[in-house]
Amino acid sequence: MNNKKRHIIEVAFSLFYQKGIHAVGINEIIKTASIAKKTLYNHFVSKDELIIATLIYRDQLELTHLKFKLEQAEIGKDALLALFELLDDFINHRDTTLGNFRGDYFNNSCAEYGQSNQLVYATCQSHKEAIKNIIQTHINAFEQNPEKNQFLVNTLCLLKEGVINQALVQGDTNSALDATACVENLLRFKR
Amino acid sequence: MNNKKRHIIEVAFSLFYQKGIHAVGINEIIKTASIAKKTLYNHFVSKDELIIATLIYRDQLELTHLKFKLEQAEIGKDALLALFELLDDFINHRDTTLGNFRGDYFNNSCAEYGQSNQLVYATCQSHKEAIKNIIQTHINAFEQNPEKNQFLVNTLCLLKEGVINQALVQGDTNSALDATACVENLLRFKR
DNA sequence: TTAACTATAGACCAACTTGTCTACTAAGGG
DNA sequence: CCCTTAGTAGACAAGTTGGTCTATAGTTAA
Repeated sequence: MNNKKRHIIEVAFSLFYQKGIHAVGINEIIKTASIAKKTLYNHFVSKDELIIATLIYRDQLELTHLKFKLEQAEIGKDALLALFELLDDFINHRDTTLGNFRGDYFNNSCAEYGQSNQLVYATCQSHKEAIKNIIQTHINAFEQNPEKNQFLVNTLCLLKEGVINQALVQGDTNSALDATACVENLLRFKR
Repeated sequence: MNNKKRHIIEVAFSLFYQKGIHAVGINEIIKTASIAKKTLYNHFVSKDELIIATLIYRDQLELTHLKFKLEQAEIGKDALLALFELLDDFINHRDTTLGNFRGDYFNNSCAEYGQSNQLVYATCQSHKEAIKNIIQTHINAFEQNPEKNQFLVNTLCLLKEGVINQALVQGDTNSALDATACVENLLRFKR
């Protein structure tokens, strides 16, 4: 990946994430990135392509970061708690890798486009699926009963989604801790 | 409230909700509503004012509907389960009052505007607060321990938020049922 | 009847949108 | 040294945006 191209993607992501995609124009992106318009259109055929590129960029960043954090914990329950620790750090701006918290970029993008941009939708969906799979892996480490296993996966995904939204809309900076309490409760007899 | 004004709000809400606020222009609204542009600007000084009006409209619609549903259940645990039943109906298009499911209008609006429109943000926040208060009331009916009480309120709010987002982004039509299972689990010993 | 009000249709404006294109410059390799 | 590549600056086109304004028509109440 070209340095220039990556720079454009990073600047575009940052603006899209903070202000919303529709609210940010090409002109603002090139001005912020200090590049010529032609340079942008040399790397991306359209704004739509750039949007998808930012989604893929963020997908990789978040997954890499998440995997790194989880590897530092024991597989299973501890790793699941580490996930919510990570969310807590993200929400309370203690995590420089993920940048200033403004909700989940994928949720926000879906909210903005809905069914009217299928590619955006599909990219967001696959990101969520990847995270779900990670959660699944760690639950597999201690819960063999298929029904309970499924129940835990679904519930933890719900809580994770809830945490981010509660923090964004309600400004609830404790939401990850609330979820942690709930997760500990759910896993109490499983250690 | 004027009939015409209400009609404009309903049409605008419907379009905003389905396509996103930025994606819908004034011209599309007046065309869909079959009104003249002057009529719209006779009732609202700006698009921003119309946006806020749709948020207030939806806030009242959802709260009225929710209160009506909960009144048909026993105060306490049953009412809380009824809340998630309502979400399930909403997500699976079995509830004509709330219209075609496209996530939570307030979440979507916040996702689209973020901190760049304080009035939108505040309106969304107060809507969420109102729902939280309803949940609080019903938990008060059976849980006197302040800590446990608070824990239940927070967790149920998280689950509620999670359900809507999981359904929107992941297309998970069972998310409300998953949450119901979790809520039943949490309240099992409290009946 | 007349006056006041509210509606309609749509021209119009200024600003902004995405995207193209020209003209020019700097760097690097054969 | 020249040629290619990748960059810059920014004018420009075509369309859309929110919002204003004029001209006209229908309704209602004094």
